[in-house]
Amino acid sequence: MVTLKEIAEKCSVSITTVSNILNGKSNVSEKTKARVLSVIKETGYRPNYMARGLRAAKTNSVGIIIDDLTEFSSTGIIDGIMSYFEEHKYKSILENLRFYSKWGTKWYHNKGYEDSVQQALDEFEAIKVDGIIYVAGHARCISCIPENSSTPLVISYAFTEQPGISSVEFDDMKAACDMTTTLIKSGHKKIAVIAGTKTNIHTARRLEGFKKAMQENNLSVQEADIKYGNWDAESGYENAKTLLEGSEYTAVFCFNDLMAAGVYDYLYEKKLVPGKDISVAGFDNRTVSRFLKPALTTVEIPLVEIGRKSAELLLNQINNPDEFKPQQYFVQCGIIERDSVGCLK
Amino acid sequence: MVTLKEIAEKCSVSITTVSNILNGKSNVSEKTKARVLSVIKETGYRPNYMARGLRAAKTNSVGIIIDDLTEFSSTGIIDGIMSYFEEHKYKSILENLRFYSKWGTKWYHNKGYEDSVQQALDEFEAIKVDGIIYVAGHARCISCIPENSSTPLVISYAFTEQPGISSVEFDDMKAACDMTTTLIKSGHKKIAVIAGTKTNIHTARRLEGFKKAMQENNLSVQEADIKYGNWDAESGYENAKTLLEGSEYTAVFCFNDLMAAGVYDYLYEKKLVPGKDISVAGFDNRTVSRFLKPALTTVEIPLVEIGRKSAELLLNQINNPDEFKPQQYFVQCGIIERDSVGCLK
DNA sequence: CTGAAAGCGCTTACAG
DNA sequence: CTGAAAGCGCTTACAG
Repeated sequence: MVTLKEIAEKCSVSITTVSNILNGKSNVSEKTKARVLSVIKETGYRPNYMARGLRAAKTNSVGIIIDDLTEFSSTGIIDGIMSYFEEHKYKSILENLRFYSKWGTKWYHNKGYEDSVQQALDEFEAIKVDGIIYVAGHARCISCIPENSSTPLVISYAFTEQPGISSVEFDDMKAACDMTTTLIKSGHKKIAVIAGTKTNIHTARRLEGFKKAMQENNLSVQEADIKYGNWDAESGYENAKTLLEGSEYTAVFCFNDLMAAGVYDYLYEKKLVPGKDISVAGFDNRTVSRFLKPALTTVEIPLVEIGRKSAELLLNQINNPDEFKPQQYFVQCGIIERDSVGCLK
Repeated sequence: MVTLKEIAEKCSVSITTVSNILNGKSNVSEKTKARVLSVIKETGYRPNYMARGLRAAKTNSVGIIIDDLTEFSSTGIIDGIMSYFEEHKYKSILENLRFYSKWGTKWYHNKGYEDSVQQALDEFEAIKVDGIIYVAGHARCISCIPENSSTPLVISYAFTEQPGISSVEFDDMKAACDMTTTLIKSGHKKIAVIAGTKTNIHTARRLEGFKKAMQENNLSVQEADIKYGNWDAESGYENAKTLLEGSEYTAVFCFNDLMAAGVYDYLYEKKLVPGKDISVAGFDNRTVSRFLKPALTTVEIPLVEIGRKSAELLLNQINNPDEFKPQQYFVQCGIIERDSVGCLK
């Protein structure tokens, strides 16, 4: 690996001068600048980010902490974050906590959780990243960010009640409301919902959106219309069984595509066809939704945009600390209309 | 952030002594060791990996370079790598090259490609990782690893002809042979294949496996039996159209699940049912395969195992450099039999 | 058993 | 315009 010192020797200048040139300081003669730059080019020199971080005030690098890389939402968000920072000449460093892999779905009750987060935070502080993005695996209130940190931090795909921290999420409530309205506009009045787990924040928000749309259209909703699943296909299947057997529902709104796929499984068994005998809507727009037969009408979550917005908020905070005001930002989802919702009119 | 110096002062010892204790050197009295350890605990001190890397010979950290995080194979492999290293008390650092996102599928012809790899390699060398794993986005011959590097490196999901570098891949050939044999055992004799892109190594290997199985069973294969797609559902659909229209084929082997889903699209349109009117087999075992109707019989790629094996090979090389012999390792795939292959007997 | 000193690759006042 | 020196947080001979 070629170092500052080596290229300084090759050019017969001090390493200070080389460093100044590399950092775009204006106090260097054009002549030596040109000479040094050419040597840098021909040797293929690249600065050592970590050494730089040990000393410098600004490193042009950001840290990304992620609950678990294997969550379906993770790669899209990360790609958004990284693309934004790449465009702005920032380097991003990723720390994967592997919470779901290690502890299943109940990890945030686990004792090791806050420790792991703290450790990741410390490491980023050690190399003096200019900012940090915490990418959650699902919406929740994050409360383990140390208050005394001076490094700007934004939370992506979750939120916090701690002051001074921005977050960006997508608008579950509006999305569920829009989807419900779509159903209603197609003539559906008796709509069942297969929600997510009962205490989940996505579940609560989507339920709120569902009820809002129903109410706006003077449609009543009973507690019996709502069943709680656990996000997987099996629970979609089971809930469809208890919910749909001999019922009057003309549509069922599933709070994710996997549970909708489970409903398809049930209907397939009963020789019922989605969109004809009963309409079904999903949420997430996962790959599978396009391949279900008929293709599933669902909600698209703009993951890349969530990532890019998070990066944008962080960069603004880094560059304009004085004007900084924390905000809880919501990006809007789109409805993808495919063939699983039939028109009753 | 609390540093070595601070805890040294708190204990009235030198930072050398603290460092020795932290690194498990045996030349420290039990008494001061106990005292220092308790202070370390109560202050929540954590070593600065980057500063350590600047100076130390061994850092207990490894670097992972990945072509593109958004490839379907990436997260499984990475999770395997990280789980293995976590168990062995190694820290892993991830560098995402974003090649597909940046340059589409033709990126390895791109001028920036080797530069980016070199830069990632340099950065890892700079922080003195003990080893590096290069995770490719698809099988190919990687030839841009500098020969003179002293850092052990293994290639995951691809291979190289450069001497002294181990690689781990999965056995495309055997998997395709097994799947073809499964088809034949169910009584299929006229089998079409929708392969991947023509120059792709996965395509070549799977074709070889297919032909081998056919030959072993005295079944002939014509060039017309094989069509080349480009891995997406649309190309599966288009090829099904030209291949299956009025043909005698009783089964079609698609070289990935997405193309198989495209074949389903075609059959659905023609009111033909997979596994009954015509059998179809896939490859990859992506999420979608389980939700197709009927569920798709396919090949499972053990991604996590590929990751773990890569990590194991690397760790062996790090710990026993003298006994090291590079190897080209292949992990075996499994056949997932579902309902898309009918029995003709 | 303990610690002073040099050094990893860089940046940053500061002096000239 | 240029460079000597101190320092970031650590490890590692080496001397005592």
